[in-house]
Amino acid sequence: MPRAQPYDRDAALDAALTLFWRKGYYATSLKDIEAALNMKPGSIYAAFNSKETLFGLTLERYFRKQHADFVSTLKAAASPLQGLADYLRRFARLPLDDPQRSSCMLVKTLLGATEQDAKLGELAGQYIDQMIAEMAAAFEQAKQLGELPGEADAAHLARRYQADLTALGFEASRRISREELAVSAEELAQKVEAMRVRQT
Amino acid sequence: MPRAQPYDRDAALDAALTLFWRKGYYATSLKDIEAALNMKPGSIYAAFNSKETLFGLTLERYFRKQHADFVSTLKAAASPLQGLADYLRRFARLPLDDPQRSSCMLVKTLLGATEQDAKLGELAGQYIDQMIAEMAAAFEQAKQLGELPGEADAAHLARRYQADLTALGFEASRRISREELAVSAEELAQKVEAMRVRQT
DNA sequence: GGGAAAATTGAGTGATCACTCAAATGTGAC
DNA sequence: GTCACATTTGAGTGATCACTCAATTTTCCC
Repeated sequence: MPRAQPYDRDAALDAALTLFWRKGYYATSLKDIEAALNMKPGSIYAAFNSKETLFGLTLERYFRKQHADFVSTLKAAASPLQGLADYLRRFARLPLDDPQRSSCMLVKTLLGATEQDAKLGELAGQYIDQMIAEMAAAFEQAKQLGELPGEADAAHLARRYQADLTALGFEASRRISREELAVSAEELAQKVEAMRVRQT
Repeated sequence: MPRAQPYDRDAALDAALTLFWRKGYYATSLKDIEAALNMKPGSIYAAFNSKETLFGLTLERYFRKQHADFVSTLKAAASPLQGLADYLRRFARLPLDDPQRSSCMLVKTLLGATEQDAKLGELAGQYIDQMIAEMAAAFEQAKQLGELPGEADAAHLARRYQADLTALGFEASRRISREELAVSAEELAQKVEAMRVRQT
């Protein structure tokens, strides 16, 4: 009776991503995964090596999406600083039931990781560092375009920007209204825009 | 052979607090708890009703400590705004191996809670709301003392302050140096102080 | 000191955990 | 058409999960 239809790896990973994002690594059981991917244990272990490997793949997937999203927002903006501000404002426009409102998966993973099973936490940390590096590159570019003063510390600004983003994501995960979230996002966005050197 | 010595409830709860704070609810097993509290399962269930109840008690304990800490910092300060700024700066002075550096337990619990087992998340959320209410009271007091302009929105300022604190705690949980953390804390503290209305 | 109450003990409960593998079946080369 | 291979299947693995309880020992009142 076996061999129903070959699984769709992309769809499976998307389903696993949604599941892990919602429930986290530890609270997600193989039963949950079987149901979400519509796969039996054997298939799951043939396709991915273990629960941990599968989680790692979904984490990478999540990172790629976030990263691509950030990069494209920056590219679409008139300037680096404008792009950084726009990216913050986008948060406020997310619908209340959007999965993004359940806080950044990287942050959840980092905070949820224990020291004896440190691999996942370290992985999440590395991805966050890559995001920070991308943000630092944007601030650096702003410097070279004369948007920021030459003495600005791009690395520090990037760390603070990422921290603000984390805090905003945390606010979003609470039960606050869209208006309140929009106000917070607007404040942070204006803080970024206020860094701009008045030119001529 | 039973009846070694009666357990010390305060010491047991402190040990449980440290354990749950580090590992989180799901990743902590009863075996871990038995070892940390030096109690056998029967005693644990006689003293506390369940793992969940025990976690609830430790969460309350954590909240009480944080709350008392916040209130005493405010009382020791020359003014409400000064106290709020001081509380932020204290973060930077924490040693690298302090348990406080492993991020706020309330935040970790809230982010780690799943929707089907929502009780713990809601509890953490309520405690966070109480902290925010305490912060709002401080901003309100600052208004009435003329430290803040009359049109200031204490509730909003409190939410933003709490978000900043969360972001700072997240930065602290990463591998950043004490100096970097101090710079971030100083920035946030000065942001609070900058709200002060210049009087005469 | 004697006896009832209180409290700890730790082996053991069924359930669930992540995971395995022999069997069954679809797939593609020839 | 046939056969070798790749892949799915799902019952079943031992381990560990949160939790229970009869037995045992200490405490404390008299």
